[in-house]
This record gives sequence, C-alpha cells and structure tokens, in this order.
Amino acid sequence: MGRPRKFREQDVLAAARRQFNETGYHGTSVDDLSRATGLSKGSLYGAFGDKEALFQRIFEEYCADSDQGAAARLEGPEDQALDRLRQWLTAPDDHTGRPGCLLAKATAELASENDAIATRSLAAYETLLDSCRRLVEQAQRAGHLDPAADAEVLGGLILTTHRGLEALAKAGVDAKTRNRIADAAIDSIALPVC
Amino acid sequence: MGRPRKFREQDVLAAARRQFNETGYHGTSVDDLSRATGLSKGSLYGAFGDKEALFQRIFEEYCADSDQGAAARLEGPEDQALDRLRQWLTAPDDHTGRPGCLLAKATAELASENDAIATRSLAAYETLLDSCRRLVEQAQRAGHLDPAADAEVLGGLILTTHRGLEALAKAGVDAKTRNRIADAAIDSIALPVC
DNA sequence: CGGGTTCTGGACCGATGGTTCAGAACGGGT
DNA sequence: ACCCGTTCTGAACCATCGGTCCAGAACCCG
Repeated sequence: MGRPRKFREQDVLAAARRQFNETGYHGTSVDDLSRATGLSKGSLYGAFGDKEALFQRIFEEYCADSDQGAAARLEGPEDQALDRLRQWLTAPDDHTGRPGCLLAKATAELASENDAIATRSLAAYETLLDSCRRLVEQAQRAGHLDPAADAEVLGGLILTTHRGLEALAKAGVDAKTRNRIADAAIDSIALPVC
Repeated sequence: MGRPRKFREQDVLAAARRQFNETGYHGTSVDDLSRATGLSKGSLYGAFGDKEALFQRIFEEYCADSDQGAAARLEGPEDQALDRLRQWLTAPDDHTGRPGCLLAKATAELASENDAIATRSLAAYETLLDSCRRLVEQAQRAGHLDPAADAEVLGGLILTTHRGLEALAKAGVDAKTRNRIADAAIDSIALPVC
C-alpha cells in the first residue's frame, strides 16, 4: 500500500556521511545534503527529521561501526593481533567504519556545544582504547611485546598516532610518508627496540 | 590625528583567538566575535577586514607562535631537551602559542575548503616535526635515547600523541588521565624500556 | 480502474549569517 | 575656535540558513 520509496535509506545515509565528513557539521547546509544525496529537502525531512537528527543517526552508526570494527580485530590468531589492528588503522579512507575521520572531526567541532555527541564520542573512544589495550595484551601473550610495558598506554599510543595520521592526511601529507610513520610507530610497540 | 582607538589590537586578537578556538570557524559568528572582543561589528570590519581575513591573521600568528615555540625548546642544555619539549606539549591550555588547539582544529575544519589555511598548517606541522626530530637528536647525543631509533618517527610520535591528547581533552577525558598517558608515552621515548 | 498512501520538488517563512554605511565622537593641527 | 582625518557605533541590508508546508505526481492494492 502507498507509494514505495525511490531511494535506499542506506545509500542516502552513506552519501550524507561522506558530505558531513568532508565539510563538517556547520559547514554542510541542508541544500548540500540534498545535492549530495539526490533527495529533495522535503524528502530528507520526511525520512530523517531535521539536520541534527540526521547527523545524530549517522554519527551513532559511525560510532557503532567503530565499536564493532575494533571488536572484530580481537578475534583470530593472537600473534597476528597487532597486524590486524595496524591494517585497520592504516587502511585507505573509504568511509566504511574506520574510526577517526568523522569521530575526530565531530568531537572537535561539536563536543563543546552538543552533549549527546560529546558523550557518544567519548564512549566510542573508550571502546576503541579498550580494544587496543586487549590487542596489546594478546600480543604480549604471544610474546610479541615487552611484558613490562603498560598496555593501556600503548593502546593510547596506537590510537593517538592514528588520529594524528588522520589529521596529517587532511593536511595533505602523502600516504607513503604516513604509512612509514605508522609502520615504524607500531613496530616500535610490537617489537621493543632493545 | 583622527580619533584614537579605544582598544589594543593585541587584546582583540587574543579574545578572537580564544573564541575561534572554542567554537571553531563556522561555529563562530561575527556577533560572537563582537561579544567576545567588546568591539562592534563595524569596528571589527574596519580594523581587520572581513571574518576570513581576521581568522587568517590569527591563524598566521598562531602558527608563528608554534614555529617559534618549538625553536625555543632547541636552546639550552641538551640533556634536558626532551624535558623542555614535554613541558611545552603538556602545559595547561592558556592559548599562548602552544600548538595543537587552533592548529589541529583549523586543519580539520578548513583544510578541505581553504588552500591558504591548509598550506600554512602543513608548514607549521613540518616545522614542529622538524624541531621534534632535532630535539630527539640532542637527546641522543646526551645519551638519553637509543641511537638506533628513528628520530623523525619518534618526533612524529610525540606530535601525534600530543594531538590525540588534545582531542581527548575536547572529548572530556580528565587532565589526570591525559597527563598519565602523556608522561608514559614520552618517557617510553626518552627512556628505552629495556 | 479508483482510492488511499507515500514520495517529490518547489514555494515559503522567520532567523541569522556576513557586510556595508551614514553619522556621531574624538584629537591634533592651524 | 574651527576644520580635518580617523575611529566608533548601531541600524540597515541582503543572501542564505534551517525548517515547514503543500499541491500534485507516482505508486500499490483491492
């Protein structure tokens, strides 16, 4: 009954996510979203509510992807744990759930004015940090890490390194340089220097 | 001759910098700036041109502060080089030239839409990275660092750690936790584990 | 084929954005 | 004392913002 939708919600959300990720929340007008998604403003409002609700939904899915992505890396052979994490953190940015882009951007831009975003963002980071910590523990058990090292701190290092790389990417630093930094940084954790 | 200014340019720039740093570029209206600086909108335009010109000027000074701040840490006893860097990177945020806040924020928010900002931001990061590298070299000479370590990568680690901490601060992570992470991260660089 | 439902795109609204400008305020020079 | 140049101020301006609404086309089901 009734006229069926001409668009897939998933596609629209993906397009809107891309737009938000590129131009930020304040930098993206509803007209931009309309252009990016191919939907008229009326349809957007009918399907998702207002701009903030749309962003909240996208952000929530983004965080969920981050949570799940980190958890997924915990499964599998323990001695390859850090390799999996490394691959995830340095993968090309295809906007399919890798943490850092929208998460970092939204946090910086909106945390001071939107409590819901700030809370969710902090939770996502804690989950990510926790996964990093457990991955490092796995690596320790597999003998790939100095047992004396503080796992949480190392997890934080991976996380913050990744976030810095994200920012460097935005600043125009080329992928080769970023990968070299990432490789060396993570290797220095997985394989103690001395 | 002519009516004298009722404000000091320096004070206005500092207030505007604080405002931009807090609410971002798009998130800050000219009314906000007027309120924060105490100047009427007309005076702001008369003194600094439009909003973008004002931001560009503030950003340029911010980057210059960053450049100079990093360079300043290169002077002094070599065996305290990393201590000086650490103190600078972890100092409380008083908006007096410490890099990371406006630099990171502006890069994330504007790099994709403003070439001038992107270019200047990248240059500031390169300078900062270079200073970090030279600081690490100093520490190496003073015997405080594993000679086999890659200086640039370690500098990048410090930088990216700092930027991550900045983001964590915005996300609401308390200062004690951040300092603990920073201390351990930088100690792990300055003092090889084994 | 017709009735009920949903989608669609454009018109519309009040609010707010950045920007401009005419005139008042003021100090120094003559 | 008077003018001149500069600065300050606040109102006015117009484009655009986010948000709402509606008339009609599109579609499914009976």
